[in-house]
Amino acid sequence: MTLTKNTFIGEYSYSLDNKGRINIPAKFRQSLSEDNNNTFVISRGMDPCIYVYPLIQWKEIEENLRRLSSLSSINRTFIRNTARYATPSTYDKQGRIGLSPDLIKYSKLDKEVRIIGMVNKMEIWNPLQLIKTDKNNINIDPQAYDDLADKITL
Amino acid sequence: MTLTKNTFIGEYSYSLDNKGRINIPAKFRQSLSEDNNNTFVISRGMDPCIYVYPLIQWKEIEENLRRLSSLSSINRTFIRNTARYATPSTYDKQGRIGLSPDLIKYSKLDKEVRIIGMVNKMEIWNPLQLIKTDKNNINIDPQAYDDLADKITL
DNA sequence: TAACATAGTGGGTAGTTGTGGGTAATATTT
DNA sequence: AAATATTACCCACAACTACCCACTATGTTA
Repeated sequence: MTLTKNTFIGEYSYSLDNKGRINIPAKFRQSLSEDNNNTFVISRGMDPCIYVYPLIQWKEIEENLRRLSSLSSINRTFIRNTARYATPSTYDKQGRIGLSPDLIKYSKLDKEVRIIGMVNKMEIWNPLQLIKTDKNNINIDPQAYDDLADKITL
Repeated sequence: MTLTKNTFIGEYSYSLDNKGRINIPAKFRQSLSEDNNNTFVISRGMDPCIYVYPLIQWKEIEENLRRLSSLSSINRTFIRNTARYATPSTYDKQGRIGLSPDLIKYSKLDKEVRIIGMVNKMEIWNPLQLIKTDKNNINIDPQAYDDLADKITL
């Protein structure tokens, strides 16, 4: 099962326990490289979900943020919004991470939870929110979507 | 007889066992290069069937997805739709891979199963669905088919 | 034709994975 | 400093999966 390191694909169902912990799919853990120190950086997603980056990937993002000039107001806003909600989190021996009440509230998580591999990161969703977002995306510009699909041979 | 590496042609009949496993045609396995680590990535097809990519082929797709910025909403949708249904699967000593209940449901697989070589990947079909799809394709736009013929020499 | 090899199918077993909860360590508040 | 809450660590169990062995059918070789 050796995929590219620090790469996540697939969709998995888990449950959020009453201590606010959630399991990271075993396949995702196996794909992590050693230099991640069993640590993720979790943050608010662009969609109503939680982003979970392996530490290594997050460091790349930090590098990119560092390069953005604070002269531009839009840059400042972007940096602020990206950095302020991010927290590092180490998973326990059973492979679970703890989510803060703030993040749970933001992503409207309930007991039933879906984790989606997004290649360089993972997303944690309330299945209901996911369905809602899927529905909205039907109204996406089909031309733009096809252009994208044309570039990638599936 | 091995043709080009990681290339699949032909049609084969197999049966899905009650553990959800299915055999990969021996010819296909022999055509795999070593760097695939006996691993495929299986996913939902564009038609009602299952796609099976050799790992190497999938990694190319992954590379393309990785280049898409998550700032754009349409990119996020595309990455999510492509990645969420994909799972890596290593075949066992008998040459079988396991299919998730979700994929079996999506492709409406029953016991009798057909595997089709699609050059860079393979497709797993319920023979009944295949017949149905073939019938629909009789009504394909002949103009579009001719346009295609211009691009390819048979 | 007998002996052998390869391919496909079925099923048992041991190890892994997901989940719940108890206890100890740490932090926070009073 | 004591009381309380929060977090981290550990153990236990059920469900599932990966791995292994066995049997059959077909094809190949001597």
